[in-house]
This record gives sequence, structure tokens and C-alpha cells, in this order.
Amino acid sequence: MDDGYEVQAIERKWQEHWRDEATYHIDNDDPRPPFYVLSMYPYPSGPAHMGHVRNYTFGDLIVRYRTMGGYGVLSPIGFDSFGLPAENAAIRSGEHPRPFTDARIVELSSSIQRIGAVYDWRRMVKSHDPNFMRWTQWFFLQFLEAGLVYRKMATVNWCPGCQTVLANEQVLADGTCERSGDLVEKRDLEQWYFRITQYAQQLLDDLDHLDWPERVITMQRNWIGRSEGAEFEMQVSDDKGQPTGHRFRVYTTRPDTGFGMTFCVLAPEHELVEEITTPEHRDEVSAFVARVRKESEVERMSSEGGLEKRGVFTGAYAINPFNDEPVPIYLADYVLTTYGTGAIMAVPGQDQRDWDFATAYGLPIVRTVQPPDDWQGEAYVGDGPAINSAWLDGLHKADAITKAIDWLEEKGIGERKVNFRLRDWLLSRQRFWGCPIPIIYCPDHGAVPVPDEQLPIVAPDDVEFRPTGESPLRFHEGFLNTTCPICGGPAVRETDTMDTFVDSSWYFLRFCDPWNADAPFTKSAVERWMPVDQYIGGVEHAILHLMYARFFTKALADLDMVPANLREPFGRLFTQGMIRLGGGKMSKSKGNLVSPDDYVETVGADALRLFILFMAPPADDIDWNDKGIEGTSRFLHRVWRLAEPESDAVATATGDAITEVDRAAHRLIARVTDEFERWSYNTAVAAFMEFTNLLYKQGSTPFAIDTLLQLLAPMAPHITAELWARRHDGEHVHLRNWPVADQEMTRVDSVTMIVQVNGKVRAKLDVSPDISEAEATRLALEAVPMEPSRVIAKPPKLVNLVT
RNA sequence: GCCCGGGUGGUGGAAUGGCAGACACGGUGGACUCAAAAUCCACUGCUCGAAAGGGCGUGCGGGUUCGAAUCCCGCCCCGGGCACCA
Repeated sequence: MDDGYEVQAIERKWQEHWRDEATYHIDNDDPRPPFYVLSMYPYPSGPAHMGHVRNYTFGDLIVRYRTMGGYGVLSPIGFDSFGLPAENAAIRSGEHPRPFTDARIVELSSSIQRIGAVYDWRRMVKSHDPNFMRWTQWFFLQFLEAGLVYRKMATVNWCPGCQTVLANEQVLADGTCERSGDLVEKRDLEQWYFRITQYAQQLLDDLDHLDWPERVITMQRNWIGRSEGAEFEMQVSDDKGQPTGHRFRVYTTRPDTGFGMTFCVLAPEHELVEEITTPEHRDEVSAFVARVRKESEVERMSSEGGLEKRGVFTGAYAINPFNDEPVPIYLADYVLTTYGTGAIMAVPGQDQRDWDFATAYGLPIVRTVQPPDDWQGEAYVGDGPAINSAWLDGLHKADAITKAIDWLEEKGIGERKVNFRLRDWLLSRQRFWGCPIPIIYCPDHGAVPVPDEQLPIVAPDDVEFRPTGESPLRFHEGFLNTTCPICGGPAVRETDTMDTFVDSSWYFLRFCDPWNADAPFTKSAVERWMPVDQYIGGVEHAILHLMYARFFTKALADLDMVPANLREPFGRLFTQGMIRLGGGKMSKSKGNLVSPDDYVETVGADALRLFILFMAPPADDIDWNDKGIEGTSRFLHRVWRLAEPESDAVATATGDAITEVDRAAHRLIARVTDEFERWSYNTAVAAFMEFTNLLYKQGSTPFAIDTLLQLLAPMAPHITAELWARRHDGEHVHLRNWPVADQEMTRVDSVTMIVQVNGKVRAKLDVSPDISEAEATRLALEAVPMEPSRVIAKPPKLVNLVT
């Protein structure tokens, strides 16, 4: 269609304008009130896909909206540029990951710019930039000094596909790697950890003050997994109750059920297993322990059904401190060393799994809580009076728990204990393309921190990638060999690199002060911008990234590197829905990416942005199809023909229509502003369409058109910029203030009043918005003559006549 | 199993106790055109009816209410998270 709307030329022109004029560059001394908008920095995987377009469209429209609202908006972007895909490409091609990564960054940057998203590009941050790595390594050393980093030998999750260990958070429920999908194995390795558990309680408590989606908060809460209970000591004995001198501790959330303990279970890896197993059970126990050690997490968890095979009797007993009776000690694979004490008291009467185990092994079951009369089930976990429990009898759950713990404490064998499911964050990765851990191993001085002045430690360029996937750092003599910072003697470097989630745990702080060469940032720059006012990203980061970044922020505040009152990094979080294709996740590895380029090159970025906004509410997942993109493109052409000064497609309103149209414009301001605040972008697009349709019918006014252009400017920035410039002598719509609705003008003269009979619509009347109840009733009865027994009048909306 | 979401026309969706289906896609018909595209206009939940008009309708079954897509109870289905956590 030749209406003069030359999409390609116009979009290119304005993108160049915003870039060359540095419209969205912001300085730290900007006089306007600060507002920090951030979309999660992307992994540079190449050109943008639809998920990026959606993410950056939301971010961009907020940047432009808040700027028009009078804020000095910080809108930075960076790249999460370390990671496995680049390293895997390097293994395939033999080429170093750096040029590969840099090329992907150029591609992604250009396609982000091509959808019209604006940033302060001067502030760009890249994880693999030595200026950034230096501080990532420095934070590691600061945390080490503060006792928030430690090294230990542990059984860890090993992904054979990625050839590296994984944090617990990176292993899916089915025991596979969240990245490669490989079955995760167990290995014993000496690894570095962040002591995130030290912040477990704070990470839990501070969730209450966040303006975050409820489901993300719930996911974090569950992941932290706080439970209250008691830990107490048990004496190992023979079958007669004669103590052997061994002791172990158990953790329970139900100390009130102690009288119902009829056996104990230790984890197969428990340190006491060897010592307490009696000679006649040794063979069976050894075989069992060996088998469990060999099993992967998945096999261990999936051995459902055959409970008989999941446990073994040690021959030893422990004395139940509540009634001094000896109870048998079993091993079972479902008891984990990593939670609680690795040993439990089993109360089959009140725990279904214990019930099942007791049934399978012929162990006694004693109920210690009276189930309700109509109770049909087996183990009863609900509340009720204690029974068979001597001095606890008759007490209800909460009181009984308190009394039982008091008793354990009085006896000096136990105490109240809070446990968390959250475990420390394993940060070592056996990969090349990551930020090296700045540690030197000296034969005499052990693990020694690299001195600050030697930072950053950057991996060498002359490396050879092995097809096995092993990190080249492990074989690079030049990198490996160094001297001990303490004694100067020969020493070797740590070859592990950091989890890339370390980079993303502080990048948002660097954006506040990205040019700083002497420090990661100044406190004042952080104070100015943080916390992020609006953070935007995918819900897939609900646990990993968002938990780690919260931990970092709290730790940095406690280490006096950011303002002490900065307890949370992201005040407001929005998690957008995913874009799928045919029901499945869209991803590069599945090869089902739909490229935005095709649409940008035809209907243009504005139409694509508007279409994605219009398709669904921002939080909803979208199953991609382009049915309808013609609709938003058609709409923009209608706007063009309406607003272009040379166009005569739409008549100018005359007479009463002028006021009517201007009033509608004021109502549009009120509606769209409200919808922007509520993230109801799909209905805001509908409002623009309705308004445009109205102008086509009623005729336009300059005020109506200008209002439309200003309100539409955040969503469709190019066309509105062009039309505004043409209408207003080269002025910039994005530099204007956001319009404010005139209350007087948003008033309507008449509204539709519904007349119902018994809740069914029988008539619709046009009435004044401030009609009285009596008048409304009179008009209703006039429209539907009858004698109601009751009248529900809700003027001016409706009158319901009840017979 | 537990915890969150969600289920509305042919399709995406709108409506947070008060006109169900805004807006858009698709479809049908018309105008313009030599024709097509584009554009513009009208209609478009199902059903009975020639029409006027009526009946039905928001996963299923109950309930609360003058009035329920919306609130409550029970169930079914779909998506996500957690899952032997003691």
C-alpha cells in the first residue's frame, strides 16, 4: 500500500538518531529522579529470538514510559558471556571461545537495536571482559577472607556431558542436568563453596518485602525449605539395651511422637555404620552400602515399590530416650547425609514412609496421636491428643512438641533446631570458558589467594581444546606453573573456573559505575541507582540466579561494599511468560527458533513489538504463531494515514464531535496510564485500536491525534517519532512529558443502565451518570412495567427487579 | 503425593460480583477496480424462528447471592514448581 509509511527507512532513521544523539545515555549526576530498569542480561547465543524480542520490548517500553514520566532512567545492557555453548563450539572448531563469543555479542546487540530497544551502550558489561573479571575474582577473595567461601571434599553432582560439577540448583528433579539433560553422577571432589546457607533465614524473611510474583516467592521459599524441630542424641546398644558407647544424633520435626519410635534409620554413608554393624549382619550391610554408593541419584530415588530392597538391618540397637526401650537400627537409601544429621528416628504411626518401612520389615507400629474417629488411613500426620505417650498424653501437637523439646533440653540430650533444605553453593566448574578462581596451591602453604595486584587472572590464548571436553587449563604448563605469593616457591594455579552465576550475581551493580578502574563500583553510585526499580526476565531464573544475586547483595552489604541498608537487589520483579512453538520450549538446541528478522524486514519492528504485546498478557506463555501480525501492521498504517500531515484519509471532526473526540482522548490517557502501571499491555493496544477506530468514524482533532502518538510512543517508538516530527517541526515525542488526563474531560454525559428482571437483562437505558436511585427505579419500571417484590438499584449501572 | 497457575466463540484473548465474548485474527457479504491487491463498510457464540423475538452458553457437579466466568465446597483435565527433607 502506498500511503508513504516507509517502515524500513523510518525505523532505521530513528534507531540511528537515538544512537547518535545518545538520547538514552544517562549520567550519574542527572538531575531527574533516578529509575533503574533492567532486563536480565542475555547469554550471547547469536541473533535474537522471539523470547528476546518480548523481553526487550517490555524493558524498552518501560524505559521510554518512565523517561516521559520525568525520570532519569538507567537502562543498561550487558552480556552473560562466559558459558558452555561457546566452549563447546571451541571444542568442535578448535578456535578460542573469545572471538566466537565476541561475534555472537555483535549479532545479538545488532538485533536488539533493530527492534528499537534503547540503552546506554557506554555502560555495556561483559562477563568475560578482564575489567569485569578482575572484580568477580576480587569478590571471591573478599568472600574468602570473610569466611563466606570455603573448600571441602564432598560427593558432588557430576555431569558427564558437561564434564563438570553442578550446583544442587542445576540438577533437575529427575536427576538430569538442567543444561545438557545428561544423567548426573556422583563424584568425590575437593571443591569451592559459597556459604549461602549462612543467609538462609534472611533470604527467607526478606521475601516478605519484595514486590515479586507470588509464585517466584513460593518457589524460593520451598527451595530454602525451613523446618523447625529438635535434634537429640541416641545411645547405641545391644538388643538387651546395654550401651555400646556409640552415639548418634537424629533430627525430627515431631519430637512429640518420640514414644512411637520403634526403629531408627541411618544413611548408608553414615560414619557409624562400620562400627556398629554386628558381625552376623556385616556381609549384608556391606553389600547394601556398596550397592547404594554405586547407584546414581535417579536410581536411588526411583527404586519405588520394592521397599524391602531399600533397607537393611545392622544388628545394632539404639535406646529410645523417651521410654528407654531398645529399637533396631536400620540403614535405608532414602535417608540422606546431606539433610539433618543423616539419621532419623522412625515413627510409623505418624509418618507414612516409616509406616511402609515398618510394614515391609515387620516392625511394630505404635500410634502416639489419636486419629479422628472416621480415620481410614494408615500413618496419621494430623493434629490430635497424644496417646501412649506417658507425660505427653492428652496434649495436642503444638503443646506436645514444646513440652517434648523442653524435656530433651532438661535431660541435656537435645535441643530445638531449625533446619534448611538449602545447601551451600558449589561454585567450582571444571571448565575453561569461565572466570578463573584466583587461588594458588603451594606445597607448603596450601591454598593461597592471588594477591589483588595480580588480578585479573585471565586464561591464556594458546590453548588446545580436547575432544573429551576436559578443560585446557589443566594441561597448560604456562598457566599452571607459578610461584607461591607467600614463600615464592614453585606452586600451581587452580584450574577450575567459577560458575557463571557468580558473574550474574553482581553485574547489575557494575552497571551503576561501569568505568570505575579502582573499584567494582563506588558506594555512592550504587546508592543512587540500587535497588533495581524494575527487573524483567524469564521465570526459569526464579531459583538459581535470583537466589544467588540476593545472597551476593546481602553479603556485600554486610562487607560494607554497598550501602548497609541495601538488603535486596531487585525491588520489583516481573517474570514474563515463555514463547513456545507447537507447545514445546523454543530453544536453539531444539532448532525451532523463529527469527524476528523476517518480521522486522517486512512489517517492521513497531508492528512486531505491538503484536507480541497484543498477543497475550505479559506473564502468560505464548504458543507462537504469526496469525494476527498483519493486524498490528494494518493498525499502524491506519495510524499513519490518520496522523501524517499530508494525508486526507480521515476527516477533521466538526461540531459536537470535536468535544466528544477530545473527551475520548482524555479517557484514553487515563485508561492507558492505568494499564501501563498494571502491565496490562495487551488491553492497552486494544485501547489504541478502539480509539483509532473512533477517529475514523467521528473524525479527528489535532489534540486527539497528538495524544494517541504520545501514548503509543513507548510501544511503537519509530512510527510515533516520525509522525510527531512531521507534525511538530522536528520535535521529539519521546522527550515530551507523559500526558495527564483532565478529570473534568473524562466525565461522560450518559451511561448505559441495565434493567434486569430476576437477574436477566430485559432493557438497556441511557441515563445520566449521577442518576438517583429513585429515578433509576422509576425509569426501570417504565421500561419494564411490573410489580416487583424487591428492587435492587445500583445506579447508574443497573436496576434488578425481583418478582 | 504436595504447592502454585490455568480451563471463556473457529483462533489469540477481554470482562476482579452487575450487558459474557472488548480488541484482533480468520470467515461471509458488499463498495471501489477492467481485474487483482490494498483500502473502506456490514455481519460473524450456539440454537429455535420467515421475522419480531425467545432459549441455551465461560471444564463438570453442588452452594452463597437479587445477580457468579468472577466468591465457597467437591471433582475432571492441562501447564509449571517441589518431590523419600525426617
